[in-house]
Amino acid sequence: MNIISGRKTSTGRVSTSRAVLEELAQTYELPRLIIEYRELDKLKSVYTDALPHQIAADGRIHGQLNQTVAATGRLSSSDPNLQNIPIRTEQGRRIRAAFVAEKGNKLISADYSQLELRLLAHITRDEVMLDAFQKGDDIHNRTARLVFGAKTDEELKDARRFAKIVNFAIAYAIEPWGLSQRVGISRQEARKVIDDYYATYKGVRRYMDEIPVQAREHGYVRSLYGRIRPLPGINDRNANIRRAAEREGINMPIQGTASDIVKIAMLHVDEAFRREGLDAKMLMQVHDELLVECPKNQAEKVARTLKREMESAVELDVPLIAETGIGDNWMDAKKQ
DNA sequence: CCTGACTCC
DNA sequence: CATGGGAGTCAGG
Repeated sequence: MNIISGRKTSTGRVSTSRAVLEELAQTYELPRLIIEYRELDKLKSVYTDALPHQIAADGRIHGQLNQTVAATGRLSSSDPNLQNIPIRTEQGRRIRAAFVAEKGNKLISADYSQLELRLLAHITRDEVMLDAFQKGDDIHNRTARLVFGAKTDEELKDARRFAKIVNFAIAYAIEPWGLSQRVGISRQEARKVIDDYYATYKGVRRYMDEIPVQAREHGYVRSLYGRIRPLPGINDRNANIRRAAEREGINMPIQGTASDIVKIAMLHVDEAFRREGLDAKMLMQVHDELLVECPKNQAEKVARTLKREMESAVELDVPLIAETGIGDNWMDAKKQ
């Protein structure tokens, strides 16, 4: 029996990636233990060991937010990176809970609900997706019904998880191989899922076809508010480089417009805090989330201001929704 | 200094 | 031949 997966890294070595170990874990015990060890090792080295050394004399961590790093217009965060604080696992969440408000203060987290999928609907003008968001429907349930034919509540519950992955993946031009890897189905099944998806969301398919054409013509793509991303590889003689540039071109208007909107919202939020005499400070931006600190007695009002300014930052063919939470630490501020 | 792995959106 | 996009940090070589 072949114990070692045949998959190789770019340097020709045997891969021990999470995906490979997951597959081996179905047959052997050791790979599962290695996965668990790596998870804890990562949390310890990157966060538990390193972050305390970054605390300044005022008891706070003052990282950098970089404006000219990401090609799409997103901010990036470094020294330390505060945009990748754990949240997915229980032990990870304990690290996030270590970010606390000053005594007498609260943390308010506000994040856009499905910002990029809403922008996919707006930018592609896909009628079915626009209709879902305009009616306030759950987009993943709609995909579960229309693409996977889920009817009963039971079917819907199962199909929604799958639909959610598919909504995000196909929106950025994943290929059958990638989808099959991601959700553990065959390439043939993945191909059918993608075909069915495009048959439902015809506007999305049209966008996927049109973007590469205009990218080849101009050599760049733009976000809704004019941010330009050059795509030097779009006419390369190497097809792999060309296809990579096409996917970057498909993704940029979505991700780039999201980053435009969050930046506009940040300006409006700052102005509103001033106007309303609120003693609130923006601490962090995490792509679709703003983290704010303010005195306890202003927290409810700050949360309402955040929500209002984020939702009205721009006017689109779909509503923008922001959800807020208040807590003594970053974890609790997000949970509510 | 690069690679692979892992964290986040 | 490679196979959704965007980042930063770490250990190990």
